[in-house]
Amino acid sequence: MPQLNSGGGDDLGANDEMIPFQDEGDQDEKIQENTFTERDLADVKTSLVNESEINQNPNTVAGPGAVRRGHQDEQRVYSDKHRDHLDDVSKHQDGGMYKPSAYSGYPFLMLPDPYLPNGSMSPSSNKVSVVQQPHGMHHLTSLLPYGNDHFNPSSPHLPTDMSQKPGVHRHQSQDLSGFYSLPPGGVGQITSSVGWQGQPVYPISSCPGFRQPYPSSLPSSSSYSRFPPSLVLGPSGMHPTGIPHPAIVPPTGKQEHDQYERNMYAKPHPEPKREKEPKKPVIKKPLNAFMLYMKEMRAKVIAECTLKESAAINQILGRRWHALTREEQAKYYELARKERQLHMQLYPSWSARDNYGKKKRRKREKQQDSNSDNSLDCS
DNA sequence: TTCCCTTTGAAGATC
DNA sequence: GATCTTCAAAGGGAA
Repeated sequence: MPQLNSGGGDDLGANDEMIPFQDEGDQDEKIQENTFTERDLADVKTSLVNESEINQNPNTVAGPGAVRRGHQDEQRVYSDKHRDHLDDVSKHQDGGMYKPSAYSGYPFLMLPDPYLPNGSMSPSSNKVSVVQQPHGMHHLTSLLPYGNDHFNPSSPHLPTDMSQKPGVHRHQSQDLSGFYSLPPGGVGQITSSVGWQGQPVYPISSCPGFRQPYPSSLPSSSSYSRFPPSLVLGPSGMHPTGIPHPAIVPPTGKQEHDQYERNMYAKPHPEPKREKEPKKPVIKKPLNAFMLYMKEMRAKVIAECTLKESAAINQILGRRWHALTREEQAKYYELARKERQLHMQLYPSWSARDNYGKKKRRKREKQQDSNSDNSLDCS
């Protein structure tokens, strides 16, 4: 179990494999970033438009498969780079260099760090919880719904057999209620100007190649939260009982999920008809760093580029993600770590395996189909 | 109506 | 231990 890593390392990446990060240097990275962002949209659009053309040309480097492989290679390099970075971050935390701006208003004070021996508090946890930054309120609010004592593991919304799983051992929070008390000041900072879930907060522009360099500090706009603003109103805005965890969704499709989100606070208790349904609610995986980043930046990219297709947007976001500085990325890694910690505490018996098989078509099948097609084209 | 696309990262599965 | 597979979000587009 990775969570049980000993040796003081956190889950941000194993430190045992230190492939030297090809330190193009942050300067180079930044220099490339401008060029990068300017070409983002053009590249994406070009790749989309020329996709079929590219597929037919085996000599073209930018084919989808090549792109994917390239990203994977890059990913590995980056992953190591980030591990390196995280070490740096850890080293600098005490020195005050790394004071994550992302965690102001973070509702979970003194979250015990399971990645440290004896459940001791990690320095980052401590600082993250207490430091308040001017530009802060941020995506931390994405954790807010976790911060609800309705989501304790004994909640009736949880599958009853979760604790039956052998081999899954997760420690319980000592006092989850302490984490769930939402400081009104923290969440109340979200202004009405903050866009929510895809609503543009920037003037629509034609996005001529992303001329704006990616801001070094996280913007205060965009959708910081995984959950509607109504969820971040603090205790007064919450139903006292039965509010399901946002990670819990009905076992069916997306539309139902959306409706579920809309009603989740209006109807904390399932209707009698639902009682007949034996289906257990699905507890979703906690979001990783990149997912958190995407949630936050998606609206901005949409506004800048007037793109709507998530595939294209995600390509841009992937590039921007790599263009982020280590410090900027560290914010999201730390946030993701908190998410996982909280998720672990809320659902000690949950396993990612629980959601395996939810997708209709296995990626493997598709890749095999694709390979067979490619073999025809390339042979 | 359902699934695909596309991204990165985490975690489980497999060898 | 290394590698592979699946899922997490998002929403337009295709089937």
